[in-house]
Amino acid sequence: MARPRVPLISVDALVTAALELVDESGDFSLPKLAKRIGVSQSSIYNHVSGREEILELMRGRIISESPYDLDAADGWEAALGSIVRSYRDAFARHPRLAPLMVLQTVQDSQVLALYEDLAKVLEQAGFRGKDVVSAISTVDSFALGFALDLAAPDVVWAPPADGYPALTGALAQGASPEDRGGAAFDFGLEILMAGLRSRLQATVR
Amino acid sequence: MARPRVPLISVDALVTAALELVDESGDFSLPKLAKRIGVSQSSIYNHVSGREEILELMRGRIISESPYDLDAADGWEAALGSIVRSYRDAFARHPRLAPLMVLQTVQDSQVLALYEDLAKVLEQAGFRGKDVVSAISTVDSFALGFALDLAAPDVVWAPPADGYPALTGALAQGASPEDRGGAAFDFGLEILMAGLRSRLQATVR
DNA sequence: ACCTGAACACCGTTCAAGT
DNA sequence: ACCTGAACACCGTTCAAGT
Repeated sequence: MARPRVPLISVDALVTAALELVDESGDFSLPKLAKRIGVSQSSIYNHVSGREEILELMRGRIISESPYDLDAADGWEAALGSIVRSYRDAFARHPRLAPLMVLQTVQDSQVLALYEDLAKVLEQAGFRGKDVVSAISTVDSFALGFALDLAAPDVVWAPPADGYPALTGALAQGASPEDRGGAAFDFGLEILMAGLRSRLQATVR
Repeated sequence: MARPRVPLISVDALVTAALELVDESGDFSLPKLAKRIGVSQSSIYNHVSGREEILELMRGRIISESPYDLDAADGWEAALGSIVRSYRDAFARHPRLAPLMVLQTVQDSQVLALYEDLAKVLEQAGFRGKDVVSAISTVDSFALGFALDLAAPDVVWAPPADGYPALTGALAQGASPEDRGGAAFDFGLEILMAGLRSRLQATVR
């Protein structure tokens, strides 16, 4: 076969298949991707510049599959909450993707739009100057860190039975690994909000 | 050459060389590691179980190179601050290591000891039951997220010149990328502390 | 116990050749 | 424009063979 009348590959199909592979195994490779689509490895390069672009396309896909509605949000706290929750939900649906995103610069326009909204909301909240970037970094660190937690819910800390009594005790107190992630996220978001609120009161006054 | 009278490889030398490679290039491979030590690739397996163990040993190395002193800390806030700062400093010295740690479960005893201290400090602060794990997760997400930020200080968000005015404006307000990381960390740590403090007041009362 | 070299099963990317 | 197969330069890990 050479050039078919209708293309065998589409970028969308590529991203879908790659995401399936990541969901199933935590990784993907071009040979496996090609096999899943039923196409040769090298033909992928007719649609995409390489592995990195596929990764970035996956980020855009999951972010756009988890939209947020700022119009429905009343006040900066609700708006910030809905952005961070949507980000978390995106990775909650594809937890094994988060570790792969870490080496990659954000280029996807959907994701940049999310950060743009974040900047607007924080300015609306009252942050000014350098504090805006600092606040974005803080929110971002929090959200990324939690997305990564989701990737390894039951193995983040695996202390041996002896030693580490405080850590072992704390883990025993918690709910199941899945619930733990959810509870910790809500807890963390509350901490984050309270912290930002208190910072605003300190500087505005 | 076969078995030399004195071993050509030590685990310490392995970790040192691997860390140098990561610092220089952001990654390491067994062939390159072997070449740097002047030894054959396969002989590495006489000292270490494989690539994963080397990664875990690197984590232990940098954590132990950035100690914290809890005795000097007065109160839970100072103690928490010194743990989180030491964690951050460890990765600040080897920023390109952080992304590689992300796929890996924590097994190193030095690092588990750090989490054990974290659990103790949070209990000392007044957190109880499930909240202890949630608080650890929150602190951990924050610290990990910032460590990752350090790995790509000037390229985290690279918005094109047009569009994204709020994001672009915020980035322009900030200091240089390096200072930005530092300022954002201090800002974030303050937010984190304030949030935890406010949560304690809400539950204790 | 500790090293070597060869071998194996993987990678990502390029490129000439086909239609 | 879009596909194929071969080729290249890499990986991590195993294993028989040496001392």
